[in-house]
Amino acid sequence: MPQTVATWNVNSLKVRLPHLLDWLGRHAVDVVCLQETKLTDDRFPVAELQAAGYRSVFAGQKTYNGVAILLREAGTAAATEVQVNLPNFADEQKRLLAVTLDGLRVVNGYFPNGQAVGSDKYEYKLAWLAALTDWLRGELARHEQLLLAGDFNIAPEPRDVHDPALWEGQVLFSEPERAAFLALLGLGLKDSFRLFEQPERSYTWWDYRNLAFRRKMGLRIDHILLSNAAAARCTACTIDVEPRRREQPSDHAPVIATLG
DNA sequence: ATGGCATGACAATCATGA
Repeated sequence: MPQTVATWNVNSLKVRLPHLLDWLGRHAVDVVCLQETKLTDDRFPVAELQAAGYRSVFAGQKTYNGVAILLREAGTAAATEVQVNLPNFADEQKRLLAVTLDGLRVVNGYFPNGQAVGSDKYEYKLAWLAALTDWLRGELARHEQLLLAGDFNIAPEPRDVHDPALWEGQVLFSEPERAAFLALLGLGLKDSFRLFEQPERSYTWWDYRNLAFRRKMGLRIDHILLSNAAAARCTACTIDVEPRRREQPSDHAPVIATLG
């Protein structure tokens, strides 16, 4: 069973492939959940990742969205029970990919952004979240060891937001979105990051504008949730901000969970 | 109040993100 699992919204795998390959060379994580690959499947960089020691499972589309799961050859069994998108939610957008790895169910999601509270895209986000929650209930019944990773586009608590007063009621931090996050926890999932002491102002996303990263003006919206059995094995969860400091970075940083 | 910045499709701006 895999020991380390990461999630990273790369905001275009084409642009970020050099960063990703460099990062994989330094971290050797067993499983990497990617979001916003923005690539059709025929353009996925299978060979480059294979050369780096990773097999790829992916579901993409042109321009937007797209998810992938990378599996380190040396650290993981073959993927079984591959699921693309939610079976209970008809959707053209490629936002969900799940695989089973030697008994661990890995669910990778690129949750809708929601654009603005009250918009059509916000309603779509809440409907997608409701469908995800319904589907996960069954998945958890079938898989004691389960992990839900990805870009949730939800900051669950005030401490996950650089300026909670400014963000109150805004998309990514609105009450219905936070309630949907709590409903996921209510299924029997734990936020792996909060299982441990963490630095103040820990975030996973910073706006490209206004020097937001340097000014620590971020949000913690990328998460790794664990079933109780998986949480019992979890020994660490960290955010790696190093890639965000580089030239031409993704606006998201990777999150890494370690399972004992 | 608006745009700031980044990416992709497309060929000058525009949709989208968060």
